[in-house]
Amino acid sequence: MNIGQAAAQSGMQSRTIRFYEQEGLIAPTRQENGYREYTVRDVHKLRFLHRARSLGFSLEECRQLISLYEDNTRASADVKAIATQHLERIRTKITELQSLQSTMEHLVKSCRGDRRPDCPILDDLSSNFDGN
Amino acid sequence: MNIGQAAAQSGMQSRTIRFYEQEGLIAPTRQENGYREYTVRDVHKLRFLHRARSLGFSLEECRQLISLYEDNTRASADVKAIATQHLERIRTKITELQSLQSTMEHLVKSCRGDRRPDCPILDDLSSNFDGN
DNA sequence: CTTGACCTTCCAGTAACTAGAGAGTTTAGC
DNA sequence: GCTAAACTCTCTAGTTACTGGAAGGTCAAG
Repeated sequence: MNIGQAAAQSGMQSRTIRFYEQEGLIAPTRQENGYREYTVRDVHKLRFLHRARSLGFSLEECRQLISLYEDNTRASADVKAIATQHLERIRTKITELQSLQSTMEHLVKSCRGDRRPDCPILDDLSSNFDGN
Repeated sequence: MNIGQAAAQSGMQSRTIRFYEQEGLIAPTRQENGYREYTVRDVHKLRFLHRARSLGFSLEECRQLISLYEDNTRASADVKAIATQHLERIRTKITELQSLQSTMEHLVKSCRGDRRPDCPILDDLSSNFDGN
């Protein structure tokens, strides 16, 4: 099938698929007219990529996951390691954002938000504590 | 003072400061030898930027905040609006990441992580549910 | 035979830096 | 006075994961 159909069946845009090819994640054959030819197996890989990306795996991780996916002698421990690492990053990010959230909530609450110029938010931003 | 000292006093790298200048966020004067000349006021602005960035404001938002910072007739409501919007984005991001976290936790837990090839994580990634 | 949909490649832009090349300037020590 | 280190300058390119546009080739329908 052509790229448009592969896109429709995988839920990606044609452009994204071409980009993934450029990044070495898929390698469709070519038809006589130069058009890319996708098999059902290619579409499976594209869906795999789509799902992995939606779970926040980086393209580099996707590369590793795809190669494990295609390796029948893989150890599930290798897959689990990548997923665990990713989960750890998610947890770290959440913690950071929560800390940010409470700081921002405090700042937003403390600002009256009227027509006067005095503003605790700007005061915080321009404060020169040494701990910076 | 030179850029190196401004960097030390603001907690940024010289390169970052040059980048911010290129982006129009600061405009130091030049010495006779072509070196950038930073005033104490410039350093304050750099610290302002540093703090705002550490709170996750985008450079575009920093631009707006700086301009409000320097506008003595500003309304604190304008600052609060930017901060509130930012807070809303943080909240959304946290929710997304938490959903991701629970999915990933489920997947990681379900995988034995041994030397055998069967792996629920890869099964999930390669599953073809229509909802994709 | 033309129109429109589809496909191709290549180049540029996004956000916020970071790294490196290659060159000029200043300062400290001998 | 000289040299070496440290500092500064500009310019270019790389990072991540795409997205958009330009310019052009191909294909099916009417």
